Amino acid sequence: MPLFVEVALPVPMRQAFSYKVPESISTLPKKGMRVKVPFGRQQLIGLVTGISDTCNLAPQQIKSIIELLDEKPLLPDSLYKLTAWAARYYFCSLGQMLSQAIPVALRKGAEVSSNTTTFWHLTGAGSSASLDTLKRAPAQKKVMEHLLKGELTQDEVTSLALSKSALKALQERTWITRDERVNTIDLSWRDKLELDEDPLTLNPEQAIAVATLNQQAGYHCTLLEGITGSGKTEVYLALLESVLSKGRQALILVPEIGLTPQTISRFKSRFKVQVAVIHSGLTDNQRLAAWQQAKSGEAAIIIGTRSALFTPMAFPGVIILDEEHDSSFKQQEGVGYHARDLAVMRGHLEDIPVLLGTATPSLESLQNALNGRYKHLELGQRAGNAEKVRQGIIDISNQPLNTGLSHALLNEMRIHLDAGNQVLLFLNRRGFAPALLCHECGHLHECDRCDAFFTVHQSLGEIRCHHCGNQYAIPKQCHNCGSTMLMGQGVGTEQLANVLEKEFPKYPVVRIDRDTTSRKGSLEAHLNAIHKGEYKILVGTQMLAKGHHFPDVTLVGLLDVDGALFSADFRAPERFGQLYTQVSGRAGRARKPGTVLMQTHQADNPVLRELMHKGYGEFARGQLNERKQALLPPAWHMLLIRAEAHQAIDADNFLSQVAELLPQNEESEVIGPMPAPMDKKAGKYRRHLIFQTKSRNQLQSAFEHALPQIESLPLAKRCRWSLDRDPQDLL
DNA sequence: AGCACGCCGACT
DNA sequence: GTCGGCGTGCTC
Repeated sequence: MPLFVEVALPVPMRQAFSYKVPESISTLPKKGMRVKVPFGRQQLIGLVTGISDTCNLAPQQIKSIIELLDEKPLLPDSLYKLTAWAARYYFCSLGQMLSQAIPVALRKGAEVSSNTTTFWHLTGAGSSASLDTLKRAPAQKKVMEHLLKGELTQDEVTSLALSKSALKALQERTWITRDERVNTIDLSWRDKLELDEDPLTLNPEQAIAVATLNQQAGYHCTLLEGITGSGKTEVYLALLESVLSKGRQALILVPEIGLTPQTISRFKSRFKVQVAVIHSGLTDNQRLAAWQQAKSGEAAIIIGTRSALFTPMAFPGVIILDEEHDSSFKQQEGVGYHARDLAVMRGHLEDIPVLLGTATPSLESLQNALNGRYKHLELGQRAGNAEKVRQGIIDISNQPLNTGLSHALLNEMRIHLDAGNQVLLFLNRRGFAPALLCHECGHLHECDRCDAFFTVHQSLGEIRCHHCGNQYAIPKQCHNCGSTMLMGQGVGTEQLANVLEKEFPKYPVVRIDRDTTSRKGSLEAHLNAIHKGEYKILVGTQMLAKGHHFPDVTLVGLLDVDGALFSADFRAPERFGQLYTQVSGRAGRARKPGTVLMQTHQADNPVLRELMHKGYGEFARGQLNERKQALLPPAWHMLLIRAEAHQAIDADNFLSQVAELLPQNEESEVIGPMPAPMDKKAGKYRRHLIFQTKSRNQLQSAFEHALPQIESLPLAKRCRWSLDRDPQDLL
């Protein structure tokens, strides 16, 4: 009887491919095993997703599997289910999703650990041999010297850069030999958990949080909302202690920027267990090794960034996601999955608790906490007695500005700099689509069809509403006061840094943004220089705020508050609130209280006042209400369809045809097509279409229905297009 | 996504 | 005369 398998391949086509299983393959293929298959003119490694004894393709179209690479399925069933769910949710192929979930080394066909290690050691002849005979063979001598001290593993041999030919020569002399030993997996931590340091005493709030968490069994998701300095990590550690002592593993996910040696050592130094750290600096093989330690259960704690979400665990116990609001948990390229959302789904599938921690919850998680889907724990006490920061608003309406800097801010900077402190200035990301704002009276130009702000498209010479697509030419005068001083263009970090160097020639300026830190390690180098006081003025984007503490910074200036609060990006106010809260929680230290100043044209803006006086919690609840009013996520569900073409008209027409295929009614709306806020890039025109529905299921079923038709549109081939479910930003 | 085929511009 | 640009089409 012929046997066929369905294979998911790492190609962006949303289909599985069928292959014959030849007689020569004796093992029965199973779901989740890797196979090497011919695909066009290439050979690819894919995963078996199904087995059947029939196939409805014409026989001559079906090729045979070349090789079966595994004896057992690669992933536990729960992760297999997770990727299948995610592929459906994010409208990508199973193969694409699976290739996110599997270490690169395995995707390239590496052996799943033979579970053996190669050791090199001396033979009897070798240990009694005289090294004098190796005078003319220094490489061999070096090998012998190392091995005289004791045996070495293959990994050690490689890292010592010992010569392969020398090893071979010595092997032929029968002075050395190697053998393979089956790794004994050390799972002793499961029987008896040992601590390396004593836990800190928990304050009452922490103790209550830990007790609540420890009562949970099975799946449960908790939002731990703890202000900066309230000791979330100590709660994580206490939870880890109870999970590990039950012989269960913990997966800890942190933002990209948060995986610092300090964070890791915090978790490493508490328990006498193996910790697998999965970070971007690992080679493919090191990453695979960490993956296997987690899979075998040898590593009790697994810490990593977004992609570590898919690390298998032999004894899953808990998933902790720190700084859950951080946008680096959402993948921006390729399949745009959100590690936070998938972590919750994984917790569900593995029936283990999930803990989301942050000082500034995302509106998504806040909504889930408020409506009872998640348990909500709050830590409001500061562990130490840090001084409260001074906060202030600088009204810049009708004030002379030098590259976005007001006199008031410049004066304040001078005071702090002359006192020997550092000053930190924040700007929004470059290319941010700004609102049209009158510099004289602070009037914001709002769409006459809805209440959203117009966004300025300098290159198109128009203002546009990203809510309804309404558009006009950029007005010459303010609609409120008639002033011609309309602001539409933000200031870049580079420009600002240049001006500051002229303004404060005595104080060195450093700029931290995507451009200056793109090289690996350059962010760390810059941060070190800042800590040593080599720079006095720090100019940067959001990036600078994440998880870094600058004790000598006593003044933080937020320059473009309006650009953040009144942006086409519906998440911009939320992000601003998070940024503001992070910097206010960190500026200065006990002896040097910090000051946070915001420049705005809208000094009386209630949202800003609320954030300042009542804090992030209230602000976020207010934002959540606004999102509900505006039918935006997380209240409604959003799918962004991006299209890019050489001719703008192609992208527009394509998206118009897509719009036709989507339902439009009270519970499902289509916005666009319209130019992307950054509408022209590298000679290509970028257009957006937004599909929104009241419920998750509506979006799923409507788009699943439309997708095959979209794919068969002739224009679909003429432009590059991609789907982004739950988009993080609309840029 | 790759990788080939295929049809037009500046080069040994 | 070719080398090579990237547009279009296909992959069980």
